[in-house]
Amino acid sequence: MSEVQSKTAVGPEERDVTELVLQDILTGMLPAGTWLKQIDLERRYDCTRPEVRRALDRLSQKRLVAHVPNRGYHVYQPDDRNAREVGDIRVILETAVADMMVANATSDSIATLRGLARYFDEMTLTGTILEHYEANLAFHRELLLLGGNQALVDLVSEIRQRTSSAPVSQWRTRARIEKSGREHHMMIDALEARNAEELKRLIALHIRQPADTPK
Amino acid sequence: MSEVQSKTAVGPEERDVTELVLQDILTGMLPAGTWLKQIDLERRYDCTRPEVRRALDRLSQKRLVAHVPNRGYHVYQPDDRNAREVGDIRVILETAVADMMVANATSDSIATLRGLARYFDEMTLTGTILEHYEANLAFHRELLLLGGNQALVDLVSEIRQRTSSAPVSQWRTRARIEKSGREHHMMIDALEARNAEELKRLIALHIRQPADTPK
DNA sequence: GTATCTTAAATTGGCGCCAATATTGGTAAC
DNA sequence: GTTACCAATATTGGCGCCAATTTAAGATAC
Repeated sequence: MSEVQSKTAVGPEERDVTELVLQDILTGMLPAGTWLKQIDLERRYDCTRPEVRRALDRLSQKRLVAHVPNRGYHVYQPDDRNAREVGDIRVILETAVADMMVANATSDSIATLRGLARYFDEMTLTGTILEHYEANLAFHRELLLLGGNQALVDLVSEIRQRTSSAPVSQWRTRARIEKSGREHHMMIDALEARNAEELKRLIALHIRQPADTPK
Repeated sequence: MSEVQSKTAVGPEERDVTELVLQDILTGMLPAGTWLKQIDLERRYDCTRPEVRRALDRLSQKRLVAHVPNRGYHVYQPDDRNAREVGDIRVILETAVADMMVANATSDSIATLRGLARYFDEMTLTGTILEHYEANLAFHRELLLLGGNQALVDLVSEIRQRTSSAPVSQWRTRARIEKSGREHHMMIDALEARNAEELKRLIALHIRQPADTPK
Protein backbone atom coordinates (compact mmCIF):
# COMPACT_ATOMS: atom_id res chain seq x y z
CA MET A 1 0.00 0.00 0.00
CA SER A 2 2.27 2.74 1.23
CA GLU A 3 5.83 3.04 -0.03
CA VAL A 4 7.12 2.52 3.48
CA GLN A 5 9.06 -0.71 3.68
CA SER A 6 9.48 -2.14 7.14
CA LYS A 7 13.18 -2.78 7.68
CA THR A 8 15.80 -1.13 5.50
CA ALA A 9 17.03 -4.46 4.13
CA VAL A 10 14.88 -4.81 1.06
CA GLY A 11 17.32 -6.67 -1.15
CA PRO A 12 18.34 -9.71 0.88
CA GLU A 13 14.71 -10.45 1.72
CA GLU A 14 14.27 -11.95 -1.70
CA ARG A 15 16.64 -14.88 -1.02
CA ASP A 16 15.53 -18.43 -0.41
CA VAL A 17 14.31 -19.02 3.12
CA THR A 18 16.01 -22.40 3.40
CA GLU A 19 19.38 -20.74 2.81
CA LEU A 20 18.69 -18.09 5.42
CA VAL A 21 17.71 -20.56 8.13
CA LEU A 22 20.68 -22.74 7.18
CA GLN A 23 23.05 -19.82 7.56
CA ASP A 24 21.61 -18.87 10.92
CA ILE A 25 22.09 -22.42 12.15
CA LEU A 26 25.63 -22.57 10.78
CA THR A 27 26.64 -19.26 12.26
CA GLY A 28 25.24 -20.21 15.63
CA MET A 29 22.47 -17.61 15.69
CA LEU A 30 20.05 -20.49 16.11
CA PRO A 31 21.78 -22.71 18.69
CA ALA A 32 21.32 -26.48 18.83
CA GLY A 33 18.08 -27.48 20.49
CA THR A 34 16.21 -24.28 19.61
CA TRP A 35 12.56 -24.87 18.79
CA LEU A 36 11.77 -23.39 15.38
CA LYS A 37 8.20 -22.17 15.65
CA GLN A 38 6.65 -21.56 12.27
CA ILE A 39 5.13 -18.24 13.31
CA ASP A 40 8.48 -16.93 14.53
CA LEU A 41 10.30 -17.88 11.33
CA GLU A 42 7.47 -16.38 9.30
CA ARG A 43 8.03 -13.04 10.98
CA ARG A 44 11.81 -13.34 11.28
CA TYR A 45 12.38 -13.84 7.57
CA ASP A 46 9.25 -12.01 6.43
CA CYS A 47 7.89 -14.91 4.42
CA THR A 48 4.75 -17.01 4.15
CA ARG A 49 3.76 -20.16 6.02
CA PRO A 50 4.30 -22.60 3.12
CA GLU A 51 7.79 -21.22 2.56
CA VAL A 52 8.67 -21.85 6.19
CA ARG A 53 7.25 -25.35 5.99
CA ARG A 54 9.21 -26.21 2.87
CA ALA A 55 12.42 -24.90 4.42
CA LEU A 56 11.89 -26.94 7.59
CA ASP A 57 11.10 -30.05 5.59
CA ARG A 58 14.24 -29.65 3.49
CA LEU A 59 16.43 -29.06 6.52
CA SER A 60 14.99 -32.09 8.28
CA GLN A 61 15.79 -34.15 5.18
CA LYS A 62 19.35 -32.92 5.48
CA ARG A 63 19.30 -33.91 9.14
CA LEU A 64 20.01 -30.37 10.26
CA VAL A 65 16.76 -30.03 12.16
CA ALA A 66 14.72 -32.75 13.82
CA HIS A 67 11.00 -33.12 13.33
CA VAL A 68 8.72 -34.27 16.15
CA PRO A 69 5.18 -34.88 14.81
CA ASN A 70 2.61 -32.50 16.25
CA ARG A 71 5.33 -30.86 18.30
CA GLY A 72 7.38 -29.03 15.71
CA TYR A 73 10.95 -28.72 14.52
CA HIS A 74 14.10 -27.99 16.50
CA VAL A 75 17.76 -27.54 15.61
CA TYR A 76 19.50 -30.89 15.67
CA GLN A 77 21.52 -31.74 18.74
CA PRO A 78 24.74 -33.16 17.28
CA ASP A 79 25.96 -36.22 19.07
CA ASP A 80 29.68 -36.80 19.45
CA ARG A 81 29.65 -40.22 17.87
CA ASN A 82 28.12 -38.98 14.64
CA ALA A 83 30.50 -36.02 14.55
CA ARG A 84 33.48 -38.33 14.86
CA GLU A 85 32.14 -40.68 12.20
CA VAL A 86 31.50 -37.87 9.74
CA GLY A 87 34.99 -36.59 10.43
CA ASP A 88 36.37 -40.01 9.57
CA ILE A 89 34.39 -40.02 6.34
CA ARG A 90 35.79 -36.65 5.38
CA VAL A 91 39.34 -37.84 6.02
CA ILE A 92 38.70 -40.89 3.86
CA LEU A 93 37.25 -38.89 0.97
CA GLU A 94 39.64 -35.97 0.97
CA THR A 95 42.84 -37.94 1.38
CA ALA A 96 41.71 -40.46 -1.24
CA VAL A 97 42.17 -37.96 -4.04
CA ALA A 98 45.39 -36.40 -2.74
CA ASP A 99 47.47 -38.12 -5.43
CA MET A 100 45.16 -36.75 -8.09
CA MET A 101 45.37 -33.30 -6.57
CA VAL A 102 49.16 -33.35 -6.74
CA ALA A 103 49.04 -34.65 -10.30
CA ASN A 104 46.58 -32.02 -11.50
CA ALA A 105 48.04 -29.01 -9.69
CA THR A 106 49.21 -26.23 -12.00
CA SER A 107 50.89 -22.96 -11.16
CA ASP A 108 47.59 -21.28 -11.93
CA SER A 109 45.58 -23.38 -9.52
CA ILE A 110 48.21 -22.94 -6.83
CA ALA A 111 48.03 -19.19 -7.27
CA THR A 112 44.23 -19.33 -6.93
CA LEU A 113 44.56 -21.39 -3.76
CA ARG A 114 47.05 -18.94 -2.28
CA GLY A 115 44.55 -16.18 -2.91
CA LEU A 116 41.75 -18.09 -1.21
CA ALA A 117 43.97 -18.98 1.75
CA ARG A 118 44.93 -15.32 2.14
CA TYR A 119 41.26 -14.33 1.84
CA PHE A 120 40.46 -16.75 4.66
CA ASP A 121 43.13 -15.13 6.85
CA GLU A 122 41.70 -11.74 5.99
CA MET A 123 38.19 -12.75 6.98
CA THR A 124 39.54 -14.03 10.28
CA LEU A 125 40.26 -10.44 11.16
CA THR A 126 37.72 -8.32 9.31
CA GLY A 127 34.86 -10.59 8.17
CA THR A 128 31.64 -11.77 9.70
CA ILE A 129 31.36 -15.31 10.97
CA LEU A 130 29.43 -16.25 7.83
CA GLU A 131 32.00 -14.76 5.46
CA HIS A 132 34.68 -16.59 7.37
CA TYR A 133 32.81 -19.87 7.11
CA GLU A 134 32.29 -19.42 3.39
CA ALA A 135 35.90 -18.43 2.79
CA ASN A 136 36.95 -21.70 4.42
CA LEU A 137 34.46 -23.59 2.28
CA ALA A 138 35.71 -21.91 -0.89
CA PHE A 139 39.31 -22.86 -0.18
CA HIS A 140 38.48 -26.50 0.43
CA ARG A 141 36.25 -26.67 -2.60
CA GLU A 142 38.99 -25.32 -4.84
CA LEU A 143 41.49 -27.74 -3.34
CA LEU A 144 39.19 -30.72 -3.77
CA LEU A 145 38.38 -29.67 -7.31
CA LEU A 146 41.94 -30.66 -8.22
CA GLY A 147 40.92 -34.23 -7.45
CA GLY A 148 39.00 -34.20 -10.70
CA ASN A 149 35.82 -35.66 -9.21
CA GLN A 150 33.04 -33.08 -9.24
CA ALA A 151 30.56 -35.36 -7.47
CA LEU A 152 33.04 -35.80 -4.64
CA VAL A 153 33.41 -32.04 -4.24
CA ASP A 154 29.65 -31.65 -3.95
CA LEU A 155 29.34 -34.58 -1.57
CA VAL A 156 31.96 -33.21 0.80
CA SER A 157 30.30 -29.80 0.77
CA GLU A 158 27.09 -31.55 1.68
CA ILE A 159 28.33 -33.67 4.56
CA ARG A 160 30.34 -30.73 5.82
CA GLN A 161 27.09 -29.04 6.88
CA ARG A 162 25.96 -32.22 8.52
CA THR A 163 28.10 -31.77 11.60
CA SER A 164 28.83 -28.08 11.53
CA SER A 165 25.72 -27.56 13.59
CA ALA A 166 28.05 -26.55 16.36
CA PRO A 167 30.33 -24.17 14.50
CA VAL A 168 30.78 -21.82 17.40
CA SER A 169 32.29 -24.44 19.62
CA GLN A 170 34.51 -25.66 16.81
CA TRP A 171 35.97 -22.30 15.96
CA ARG A 172 35.85 -20.80 19.38
CA THR A 173 39.49 -20.10 20.03
CA ARG A 174 41.39 -17.61 17.93
CA ALA A 175 44.51 -19.71 18.29
CA ARG A 176 42.80 -22.60 16.56
CA ILE A 177 41.53 -20.44 13.75
CA GLU A 178 44.99 -19.09 13.11
CA LYS A 179 46.36 -22.60 13.16
CA SER A 180 43.82 -23.53 10.50
CA GLY A 181 44.93 -20.61 8.38
CA ARG A 182 48.55 -21.70 8.64
CA GLU A 183 47.63 -25.26 7.72
CA HIS A 184 45.98 -24.03 4.55
CA HIS A 185 49.28 -22.55 3.44
CA MET A 186 51.14 -25.71 4.45
CA MET A 187 48.79 -27.76 2.28
CA ILE A 188 49.56 -25.55 -0.68
CA ASP A 189 53.26 -25.94 0.06
CA ALA A 190 52.93 -29.71 0.00
CA LEU A 191 50.98 -29.45 -3.22
CA GLU A 192 53.65 -27.29 -4.79
CA ALA A 193 56.36 -29.71 -3.64
CA ARG A 194 54.39 -32.58 -5.22
CA ASN A 195 54.45 -34.33 -1.86
CA ALA A 196 51.21 -36.34 -1.78
CA GLU A 197 51.95 -38.16 1.47
CA GLU A 198 52.60 -34.92 3.35
CA LEU A 199 49.40 -33.49 1.86
CA LYS A 200 47.40 -36.46 3.13
CA ARG A 201 48.90 -36.10 6.57
CA LEU A 202 48.05 -32.40 6.68
CA ILE A 203 44.47 -32.93 5.45
CA ALA A 204 43.81 -35.59 8.08
CA LEU A 205 45.26 -33.40 10.78
CA HIS A 206 43.30 -30.39 9.57
CA ILE A 207 39.95 -32.17 9.58
CA ARG A 208 40.43 -34.00 12.86
CA GLN A 209 41.57 -30.81 14.60
CA PRO A 210 38.32 -30.11 16.44
CA ALA A 211 38.08 -33.65 17.77
CA ASP A 212 41.77 -33.79 18.61
CA THR A 213 41.18 -35.21 22.05
CA PRO A 214 43.95 -37.43 23.42
CA LYS A 215 42.06 -40.54 24.36
CA MET B 1 -18.36 -42.36 9.34
CA SER B 2 -19.37 -45.66 7.78
CA GLU B 3 -17.20 -48.73 8.10
CA VAL B 4 -17.01 -49.04 4.36
CA GLN B 5 -13.46 -48.45 3.15
CA SER B 6 -13.06 -47.63 -0.51
CA LYS B 7 -10.65 -50.07 -2.15
CA THR B 8 -9.61 -53.33 -0.59
CA ALA B 9 -5.99 -52.28 -0.33
CA VAL B 10 -6.18 -50.26 2.83
CA GLY B 11 -2.75 -51.08 4.20
CA PRO B 12 -0.24 -50.12 1.48
CA GLU B 13 -2.14 -46.91 0.70
CA GLU B 14 -1.06 -45.45 3.98
CA ARG B 15 2.66 -45.41 3.10
CA ASP B 16 4.62 -42.28 2.37
CA VAL B 17 4.24 -41.01 -1.17
CA THR B 18 7.92 -40.12 -1.46
CA GLU B 19 8.85 -43.75 -0.87
CA LEU B 20 6.39 -44.95 -3.48
CA VAL B 21 7.62 -42.61 -6.19
CA LEU B 22 11.21 -43.43 -5.25
CA GLN B 23 10.55 -47.13 -5.62
CA ASP B 24 8.88 -46.67 -8.98
CA ILE B 25 11.89 -44.71 -10.21
CA LEU B 26 14.32 -47.27 -8.86
CA THR B 27 12.48 -50.21 -10.33
CA GLY B 28 12.30 -48.52 -13.69
CA MET B 29 8.51 -48.14 -13.74
CA LEU B 30 9.11 -44.43 -14.17
CA PRO B 31 11.92 -44.28 -16.75
CA ALA B 32 14.47 -41.48 -16.89
CA GLY B 33 13.11 -38.37 -18.55
CA THR B 34 9.46 -39.04 -17.68
CA TRP B 35 7.53 -35.91 -16.81
CA LEU B 36 5.89 -36.28 -13.43
CA LYS B 37 2.63 -34.37 -13.70
CA GLN B 38 1.17 -33.58 -10.32
CA ILE B 39 -2.34 -34.59 -11.36
CA ASP B 40 -1.14 -37.99 -12.58
CA LEU B 41 0.74 -38.76 -9.38
CA GLU B 42 -2.22 -37.57 -7.35
CA ARG B 43 -4.40 -40.17 -9.04
CA ARG B 44 -1.73 -42.87 -9.33
CA TYR B 45 -0.97 -42.96 -5.62
CA ASP B 46 -4.39 -41.77 -4.48
CA CYS B 47 -3.08 -38.84 -2.46
CA THR B 48 -3.53 -35.10 -2.20
CA ARG B 49 -1.79 -32.29 -4.06
CA PRO B 50 0.40 -31.11 -1.18
CA GLU B 51 1.64 -34.65 -0.60
CA VAL B 52 2.68 -34.92 -4.24
CA ARG B 53 4.39 -31.56 -4.04
CA ARG B 54 6.33 -32.47 -0.94
CA ALA B 55 7.45 -35.77 -2.49
CA LEU B 56 8.64 -34.04 -5.65
CA ASP B 57 10.49 -31.40 -3.66
CA ARG B 58 12.23 -34.05 -1.56
CA LEU B 59 13.21 -36.11 -4.57
CA SER B 60 14.57 -33.05 -6.34
CA GLN B 61 16.65 -32.29 -3.25
CA LYS B 62 18.04 -35.80 -3.53
CA ARG B 63 18.77 -35.12 -7.20
CA LEU B 64 16.55 -37.97 -8.31
CA VAL B 65 14.19 -35.73 -10.21
CA ALA B 66 14.93 -32.41 -11.88
CA HIS B 67 12.79 -29.33 -11.41
CA VAL B 68 12.18 -26.86 -14.20
CA PRO B 69 10.36 -23.77 -12.87
CA ASN B 70 6.85 -23.39 -14.27
CA ARG B 71 7.38 -26.51 -16.34
CA GLY B 72 7.33 -29.28 -13.78
CA TYR B 73 9.42 -32.19 -12.58
CA HIS B 74 10.90 -35.04 -14.56
CA VAL B 75 12.94 -38.11 -13.67
CA TYR B 76 16.62 -37.24 -13.75
CA GLN B 77 18.60 -38.20 -16.82
CA PRO B 78 21.77 -39.71 -15.39
CA ASP B 79 24.89 -38.60 -17.19
CA ASP B 80 27.76 -41.01 -17.59
CA ARG B 81 30.34 -38.75 -16.00
CA ASN B 82 28.39 -38.41 -12.77
CA ALA B 83 27.72 -42.14 -12.68
CA ARG B 84 31.42 -42.88 -12.99
CA GLU B 85 32.33 -40.33 -10.34
CA VAL B 86 29.77 -41.69 -7.87
CA GLY B 87 31.09 -45.17 -8.57
CA ASP B 88 34.58 -43.97 -7.71
CA ILE B 89 33.28 -42.46 -4.47
CA ARG B 90 31.64 -45.73 -3.51
CA VAL B 91 34.88 -47.62 -4.15
CA ILE B 92 36.77 -45.15 -1.99
CA LEU B 93 34.31 -45.36 0.89
CA GLU B 94 33.66 -49.08 0.89
CA THR B 95 37.25 -50.20 0.48
CA ALA B 96 38.41 -47.70 3.10
CA VAL B 97 36.81 -49.68 5.91
CA ALA B 98 37.76 -53.13 4.61
CA ASP B 99 40.40 -53.56 7.30
CA MET B 100 37.85 -52.72 9.96
CA MET B 101 35.37 -55.14 8.44
CA VAL B 102 37.90 -57.96 8.61
CA ALA B 103 38.80 -57.02 12.17
CA ASN B 104 35.19 -56.88 13.37
CA ALA B 105 33.89 -59.96 11.56
CA THR B 106 32.54 -62.65 13.86
CA SER B 107 31.16 -66.08 13.03
CA ASP B 108 27.72 -64.68 13.80
CA SER B 109 27.99 -61.77 11.41
CA ILE B 110 29.40 -64.05 8.70
CA ALA B 111 26.43 -66.39 9.15
CA THR B 112 24.06 -63.43 8.79
CA LEU B 113 25.84 -62.32 5.63
CA ARG B 114 25.63 -65.81 4.15
CA GLY B 115 21.92 -65.75 4.80
CA LEU B 116 21.52 -62.37 3.10
CA ALA B 117 23.64 -63.48 0.13
CA ARG B 118 21.49 -66.57 -0.26
CA TYR B 119 18.34 -64.48 0.03
CA PHE B 120 19.65 -62.27 -2.80
CA ASP B 121 20.17 -65.36 -4.97
CA GLU B 122 16.68 -66.49 -4.11
CA MET B 123 15.15 -63.18 -5.11
CA THR B 124 16.99 -63.37 -8.41
CA LEU B 125 14.74 -66.26 -9.30
CA THR B 126 11.49 -65.71 -7.43
CA GLY B 127 11.33 -62.07 -6.28
CA THR B 128 10.11 -58.87 -7.82
CA ILE B 129 12.60 -56.33 -9.09
CA LEU B 130 12.06 -54.29 -5.94
CA GLU B 131 12.62 -57.20 -3.58
CA HIS B 132 15.75 -58.01 -5.50
CA TYR B 133 17.00 -54.46 -5.21
CA GLU B 134 16.32 -54.36 -1.50
CA ALA B 135 17.94 -57.74 -0.92
CA ASN B 136 21.10 -56.39 -2.55
CA LEU B 137 20.90 -53.27 -0.39
CA ALA B 138 20.46 -55.31 2.77
CA PHE B 139 23.52 -57.41 2.05
CA HIS B 140 25.73 -54.40 1.43
CA ARG B 141 24.39 -52.59 4.47
CA GLU B 142 25.17 -55.55 6.70
CA LEU B 143 28.63 -55.84 5.21
CA LEU B 144 29.39 -52.16 5.63
CA LEU B 145 28.06 -52.24 9.17
CA LEU B 146 31.13 -54.27 10.09
CA GLY B 147 33.16 -51.17 9.31
CA GLY B 148 31.87 -49.73 12.56
CA ASN B 149 30.91 -46.38 11.07
CA GLN B 150 27.13 -45.96 11.09
CA ALA B 151 27.25 -42.60 9.34
CA LEU B 152 29.19 -44.20 6.51
CA VAL B 153 26.60 -46.93 6.11
CA ASP B 154 23.85 -44.35 5.81
CA LEU B 155 25.85 -42.20 3.43
CA VAL B 156 26.55 -45.09 1.06
CA SER B 157 22.87 -46.06 1.09
CA GLU B 158 22.10 -42.48 0.17
CA ILE B 159 24.51 -42.03 -2.70
CA ARG B 160 23.62 -45.49 -3.95
CA GLN B 161 20.22 -44.15 -5.01
CA ARG B 162 21.87 -41.22 -6.66
CA THR B 163 22.96 -43.13 -9.73
CA SER B 164 20.63 -46.10 -9.65
CA SER B 165 18.22 -44.03 -11.68
CA ALA B 166 18.96 -46.46 -14.48
CA PRO B 167 18.64 -49.74 -12.60
CA VAL B 168 17.16 -51.60 -15.50
CA SER B 169 20.15 -51.05 -17.71
CA GLN B 170 22.54 -51.96 -14.91
CA TRP B 171 20.93 -55.25 -14.05
CA ARG B 172 19.71 -56.15 -17.49
CA THR B 173 21.57 -59.36 -18.15
CA ARG B 174 20.93 -62.43 -16.05
CA ALA B 175 24.58 -63.40 -16.40
CA ARG B 176 25.62 -60.19 -14.67
CA ILE B 177 23.14 -60.68 -11.87
CA GLU B 178 24.39 -64.17 -11.22
CA LYS B 179 27.95 -62.89 -11.28
CA SER B 180 26.99 -60.37 -8.62
CA GLY B 181 25.50 -63.14 -6.51
CA ARG B 182 28.70 -65.16 -6.77
CA GLU B 183 30.79 -62.12 -5.85
CA HIS B 184 28.78 -61.66 -2.69
CA HIS B 185 29.82 -65.11 -1.57
CA MET B 186 33.42 -64.48 -2.58
CA MET B 187 33.44 -61.36 -0.41
CA ILE B 188 32.25 -63.39 2.55
CA ASP B 189 34.98 -65.93 1.81
CA ALA B 190 37.62 -63.20 1.87
CA LEU B 191 36.14 -61.89 5.09
CA GLU B 192 36.25 -65.34 6.66
CA ALA B 193 39.85 -65.80 5.53
CA ARG B 194 40.71 -62.41 7.08
CA ASN B 195 42.09 -61.31 3.73
CA ALA B 196 41.51 -57.56 3.65
CA GLU B 197 43.37 -56.94 0.40
CA GLU B 198 41.35 -59.53 -1.49
CA LEU B 199 38.18 -58.06 0.00
CA LYS B 200 39.10 -54.60 -1.26
CA ARG B 201 39.82 -56.00 -4.71
CA LEU B 202 36.46 -57.76 -4.80
CA ILE B 203 34.52 -54.72 -3.58
CA ALA B 204 36.12 -52.46 -6.20
CA LEU B 205 35.41 -55.02 -8.91
CA HIS B 206 31.84 -55.48 -7.71
CA ILE B 207 31.01 -51.80 -7.72
CA ARG B 208 32.72 -50.97 -10.99
CA GLN B 209 31.08 -53.91 -12.74
CA PRO B 210 28.44 -51.88 -14.61
CA ALA B 211 31.04 -49.43 -15.90
CA ASP B 212 33.54 -52.14 -16.70
CA THR B 213 34.40 -50.76 -20.10
CA PRO B 214 37.93 -51.48 -21.37
CA LYS B 215 39.23 -48.03 -22.18
C1' DG C 1 -0.45 -26.20 50.26
C1' DT C 2 -0.26 -29.44 46.64
C1' DA C 3 -2.00 -32.37 43.13
C1' DT C 4 -5.25 -33.26 39.51
C1' DC C 5 -8.79 -32.32 36.38
C1' DT C 6 -10.83 -29.14 33.23
C1' DT C 7 -10.84 -25.44 30.12
C1' DA C 8 -8.67 -22.11 27.06
C1' DA C 9 -4.93 -20.58 24.07
C1' DA C 10 -1.51 -21.58 20.77
C1' DT C 11 0.73 -24.30 17.39
C1' DT C 12 1.01 -27.69 13.94
C1' DG C 13 -0.38 -29.62 9.62
C1' DG C 14 -3.77 -30.98 6.04
C1' DC C 15 -6.54 -29.31 2.22
C1' DG C 16 -8.50 -26.61 -1.52
C1' DC C 17 -8.86 -22.51 -4.17
C1' DC C 18 -7.13 -19.14 -7.46
C1' DA C 19 -3.79 -16.49 -10.11
C1' DA C 20 0.38 -16.82 -13.20
C1' DT C 21 2.56 -19.19 -16.79
C1' DA C 22 3.33 -22.56 -20.42
C1' DT C 23 1.45 -25.48 -24.07
C1' DT C 24 -1.45 -26.90 -27.56
C1' DG C 25 -4.71 -26.44 -31.15
C1' DG C 26 -7.00 -23.60 -34.43
C1' DT C 27 -7.38 -19.92 -37.62
C1' DA C 28 -6.04 -16.60 -40.73
C1' DA C 29 -2.80 -14.46 -43.65
C1' DC C 30 0.87 -14.71 -46.82
C1' DG D 1 0.68 -25.26 -48.37
C1' DT D 2 3.15 -23.33 -44.76
C1' DT D 3 4.01 -20.19 -41.13
C1' DA D 4 2.90 -17.03 -37.62
C1' DC D 5 -0.15 -15.31 -34.38
C1' DC D 6 -3.83 -15.72 -31.14
C1' DA D 7 -7.01 -17.92 -28.04
C1' DA D 8 -8.39 -21.76 -25.15
C1' DT D 9 -6.87 -25.25 -22.12
C1' DA D 10 -4.09 -27.40 -18.83
C1' DT D 11 -0.59 -27.31 -15.39
C1' DT D 12 2.12 -25.30 -11.96
C1' DG D 13 2.74 -22.97 -7.64
C1' DG D 14 1.56 -19.49 -4.08
C1' DC D 15 -1.49 -18.47 -0.26
C1' DG D 16 -4.79 -18.73 3.51
C1' DC D 17 -8.16 -21.06 6.17
C1' DC D 18 -9.70 -24.53 9.45
C1' DA D 19 -9.50 -28.86 12.02
C1' DA D 20 -6.63 -31.81 15.21
C1' DT D 21 -3.41 -32.04 18.72
C1' DT D 22 -0.64 -30.34 22.29
C1' DT D 23 0.63 -27.25 25.98
C1' DA D 24 -0.20 -24.09 29.60
C1' DA D 25 -2.94 -22.04 33.11
C1' DG D 26 -6.43 -21.81 36.41
C1' DA D 27 -9.64 -23.59 39.50
C1' DT D 28 -11.29 -26.99 42.57
C1' DA D 29 -10.91 -30.78 45.58
C1' DC D 30 -8.29 -33.29 48.90
